[in-house]
Amino acid sequence: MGVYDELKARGLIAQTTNEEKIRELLNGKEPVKFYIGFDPTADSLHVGHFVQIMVMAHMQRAGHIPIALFGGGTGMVGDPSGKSDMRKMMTKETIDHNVCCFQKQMSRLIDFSEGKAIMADNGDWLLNLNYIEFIRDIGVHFTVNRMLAAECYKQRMERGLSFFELNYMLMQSYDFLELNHRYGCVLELGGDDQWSNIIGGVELLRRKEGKDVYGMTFTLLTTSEGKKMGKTEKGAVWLDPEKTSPFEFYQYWRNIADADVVRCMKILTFLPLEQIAQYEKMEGSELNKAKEVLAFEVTKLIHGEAEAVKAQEAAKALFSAGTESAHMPTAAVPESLFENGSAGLLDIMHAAKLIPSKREGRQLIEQGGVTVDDRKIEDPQERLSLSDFEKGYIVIKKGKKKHLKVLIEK
RNA sequence: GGAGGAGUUCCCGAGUGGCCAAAGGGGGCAGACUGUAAAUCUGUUGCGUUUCGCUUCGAUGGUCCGAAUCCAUCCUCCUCCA
Repeated sequence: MGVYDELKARGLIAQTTNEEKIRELLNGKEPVKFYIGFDPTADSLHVGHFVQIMVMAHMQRAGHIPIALFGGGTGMVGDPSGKSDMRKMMTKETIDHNVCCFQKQMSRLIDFSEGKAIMADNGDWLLNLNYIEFIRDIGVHFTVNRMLAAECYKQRMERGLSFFELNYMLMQSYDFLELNHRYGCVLELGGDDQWSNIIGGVELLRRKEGKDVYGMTFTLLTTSEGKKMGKTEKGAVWLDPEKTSPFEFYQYWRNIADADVVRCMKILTFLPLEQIAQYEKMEGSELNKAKEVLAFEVTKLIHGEAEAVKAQEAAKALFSAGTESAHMPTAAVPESLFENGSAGLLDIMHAAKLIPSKREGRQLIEQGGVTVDDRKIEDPQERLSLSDFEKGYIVIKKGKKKHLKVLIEK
């Protein structure tokens, strides 16, 4: 199966500028240079970016050459597409730092060795543009009427779209032109929210140079209810293990809704489609198997097999065998918490960052949500003594899913 | 530049002198039910040494026994006109 058909079968493709032509191009033997842009809005990639990276990886495996374009220049402006408010402006230093983090994370899945892939930073050509030249060369090819009609600005038409941000589309279009000149890039990919910006580039190249280039977007990763995926109470699900631990990451996928499992498998793993077809037939509680596979595979891709195994074992131990604690998340509390050999449980939980405030902890206990070493706690005044730590640690459960091994730090 | 309007707890949004730590919804957390799912129901959702105390309603001052609510100044945002 050609890579185009593969992507299509996995349900990744949302829109294309010219389906026939793109299929021919991608399924063919000739390496195609294509690009995807990443704006450095945080110091780690998150699940939303993951889809793009998977596509890059699929394409690379098929012999094509990805250009990962980092938005050192566009990041200075911020993409207004689909946003209801303007983004905070970032400083040059932050952007540089973020770009650096992105590169590291991406290298896990994309082979950036010589000739296999290219990294570029649009700051190289955007930051020193001459305003007059730019609007004469590029600006003439855009009409404001068309731009304003774009779907992605709809929300902003109500709340206000600054001229500053309106320029984003020109900049991204210009990127395509520049990458075409520098590397012979002929295809731009992106999330479906990028459609307007992508067409901008395709049209620019056609108008300005009469070149035929193409654009394609992928489905955004949303839940069956249409909400953006990868959000939790703490914010995004990050790919950086410091920000989202491999265990939490694994659990995120393990707890996914029934309706989303198979789709995520197709999009976020390299499992062959034939194999995924088996899971598609599953129903009811049987789907838990599929969820385990999904969680394991995705964690493996991002954090490596060793971490995935650890996370999986931790999860299994936790939910089936009780308090087996070998792989459990751990926190240490200072010994100074203990006065005359005992300390309040709430203080311990607070120190271990299991609860944001003691007030909340008290409520939690009153509602029966806290367990220490399998003993349900009923009294918010509960105190633990050093002898409770005889085996070296205790296991505190907050609710059913959050388990924490607590040690004493001397 | 002119006229008007708005800023409330994580978000939306009610509250126009004491009964306001502040309605309602969303989201979060916990409990029940389950399959570590979804849906549903219940409780909870500023902080603390918790029948009480402390801090909060854009900012700073002021009036008052008492202010999210009144006054002054400032900051930010929006709408209409130019």
